[in-house]
Amino acid sequence: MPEAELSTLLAFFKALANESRLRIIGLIAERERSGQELAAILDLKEPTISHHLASLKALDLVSVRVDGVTHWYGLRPERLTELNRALLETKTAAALPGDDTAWEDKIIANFVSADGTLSQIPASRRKRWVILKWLMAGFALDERYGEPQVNAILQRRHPDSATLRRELVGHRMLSRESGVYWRLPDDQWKGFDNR
Amino acid sequence: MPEAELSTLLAFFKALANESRLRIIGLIAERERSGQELAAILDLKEPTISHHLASLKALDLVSVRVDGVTHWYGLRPERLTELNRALLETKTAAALPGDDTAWEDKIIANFVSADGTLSQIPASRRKRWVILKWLMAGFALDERYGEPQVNAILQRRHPDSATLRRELVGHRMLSRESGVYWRLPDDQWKGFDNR
DNA sequence: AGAATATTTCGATATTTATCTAATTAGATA
DNA sequence: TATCTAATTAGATAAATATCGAAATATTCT
Repeated sequence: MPEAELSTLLAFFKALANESRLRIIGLIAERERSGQELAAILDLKEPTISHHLASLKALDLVSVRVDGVTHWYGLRPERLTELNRALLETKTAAALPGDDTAWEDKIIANFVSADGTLSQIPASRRKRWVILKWLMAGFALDERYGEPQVNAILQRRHPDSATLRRELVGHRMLSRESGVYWRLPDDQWKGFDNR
Repeated sequence: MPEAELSTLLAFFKALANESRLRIIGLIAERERSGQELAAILDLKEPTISHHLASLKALDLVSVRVDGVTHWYGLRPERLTELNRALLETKTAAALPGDDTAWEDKIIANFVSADGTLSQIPASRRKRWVILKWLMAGFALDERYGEPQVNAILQRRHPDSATLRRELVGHRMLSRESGVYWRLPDDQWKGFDNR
């Protein structure tokens, strides 16, 4: 859901999420009504009606026709049509691309201290997966590493390099053959289903 | 707007009138999400997410798939379709018939005391019109009244029968010819535009 | 000009509700 | 069985808002 539309939708829903305002809409949809009339029918005081009408007017949901000292309020049904359209769009194309990284950033922020070391290795599978992905930044593509090199790189982040190394291999981020390690292509694990 | 649908619509709007819930909907519309994930992305604690999901679940807006200890929440877009439909109906056929009398009853209750007399004659045109209509209940159709009779009937309601009598004639509810009064047909004034 | 009427604005209050922490439940794993 | 993780429930607090009375504004009527 595009950011711009979220606040618009939210404003609409907030305006409609009130019984008094919903009833007002029903009444002025039927025909024009005065504030007095609405107050009497809904059993509310005039200032309250005025307050509600102000919210609805802010969204252009009502029209006002002034006749002498009386204001006649009517519904702008076309505004509801627009709301319908926006709602439909939300439903069909509700994609909010790119926001996934926010979650991962959050995890990383939670587990990585200010000095760049891991405060702990996440126990939860999904969180651990995020951290392992983050650790892979220390390894270049098309580079060969000996086990001592791998341990050195990982120890910059956490003393238990052996566990991390095993995890990376287990998640098919690093590969190993006869004592030599190398980074596997991103597409094997970057977008991997973390469930 | 039919009474039954009002509460349903209201419940929907209330559920959607919150930024966190709206964002949750956007996220689970994209793909299934766990509570942990939602909490991290939205920067909210898990109980808060749980609270919001409960509101959405109450309206059948979300599906839950349990996998081990993790719950995966998804959107039921068909529920939004139904909301769309309801909204559309509200817009097109927003008629709420019969509720007008509520307003008039209110006016009458305000001006008529427990003993059936008028506490005062409304100064506002529209309210006065309501009271005059109410006064006409004292006059039969196809009956002729002399001025003393008219005054007697009106004095049951208010001492100033002369004013009331003149008003009734002025509003074409009563007619008068050479000292004789009679009730005019309802359709001349019952639904008369009271503006 | 002065009185009456409908509406709006202002300030106060009470209700609703979003959010949190702490505690509980339930499944998975060791 | 004991521990861990994810989710929920319960209770408390803080923020948002629905409503009201009083006062201000604008317009009509006398």
